Amino acid sequence: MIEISKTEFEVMDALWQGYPASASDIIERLNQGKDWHEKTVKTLLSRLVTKQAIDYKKQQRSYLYFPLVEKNAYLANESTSIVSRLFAGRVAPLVAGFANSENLSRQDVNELKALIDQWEKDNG
Amino acid sequence: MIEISKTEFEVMDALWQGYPASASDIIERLNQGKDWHEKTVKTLLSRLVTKQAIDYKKQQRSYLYFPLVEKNAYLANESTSIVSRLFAGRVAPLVAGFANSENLSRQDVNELKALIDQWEKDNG
DNA sequence: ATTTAATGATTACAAGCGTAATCTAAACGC
DNA sequence: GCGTTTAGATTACGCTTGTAATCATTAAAT
Repeated sequence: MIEISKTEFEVMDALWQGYPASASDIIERLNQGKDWHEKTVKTLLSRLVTKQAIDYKKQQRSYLYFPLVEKNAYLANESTSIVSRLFAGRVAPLVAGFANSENLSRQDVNELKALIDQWEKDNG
Repeated sequence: MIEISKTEFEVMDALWQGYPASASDIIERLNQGKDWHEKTVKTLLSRLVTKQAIDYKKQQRSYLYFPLVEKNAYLANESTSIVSRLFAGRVAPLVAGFANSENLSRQDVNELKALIDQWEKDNG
């Protein structure tokens, strides 16, 4: 899997919000939350192109970027690799830590129950 | 929170297995699974000391290292910050991704059910 | 006592990262 | 047509990381 750094991920996330998108679109979206210099964002876009995480089509003078990796696929991969590094591949201990740190919301619990039900329906 | 790199984490993990421990203890533990040069491990130990993730007591010529951060505390922090970066702070979507990628085991599901029960007992 | 081996300290060095500034070429304004 | 703005390309630069090698010191072996 492609290695995407933290800041690169934020750029990806802005792009995933809607694409194809121009550099200025991305910059605008990012500046809703943070305050990165335009040049910084463009550097990150270039690096993502090099990494083949995104690509672009020329539209006259400027580029229209689009992701080569879907967000869900990326997140699934990342989660797996993190949980495997930190928790020997098992997700329950991670959730347990969340529960202990009061980081589990009612909504989380409801969703967890729902997906457990589904899992049990699918698997024995 | 202290920033610990991937390789540094593996050294921490070896140390968490039992401490205080000498450099050679750590090296030996690590070489059960991987094959790092002795010098590499010592560099990582030094860096962890600098970062104040671990400390040591001199024992004659060599050092006995011990962690300054407990494993559970570290994992809880890491999990929180990762889930916050990738999933807007909510853990259920991460577990959902696991379920979709067939990465959820029967054991995980059992543990999840247990901790949800507990959570519901504690919270309304 | 002198060589040798082991330990930690210091140094190395390229790749990746965060954060831009400068360069270059094309388009737009007048 | 010519200066000015703008887009992307190239360059910058210090810090971290992965992966050690070398240096200095002390302990052990002979």
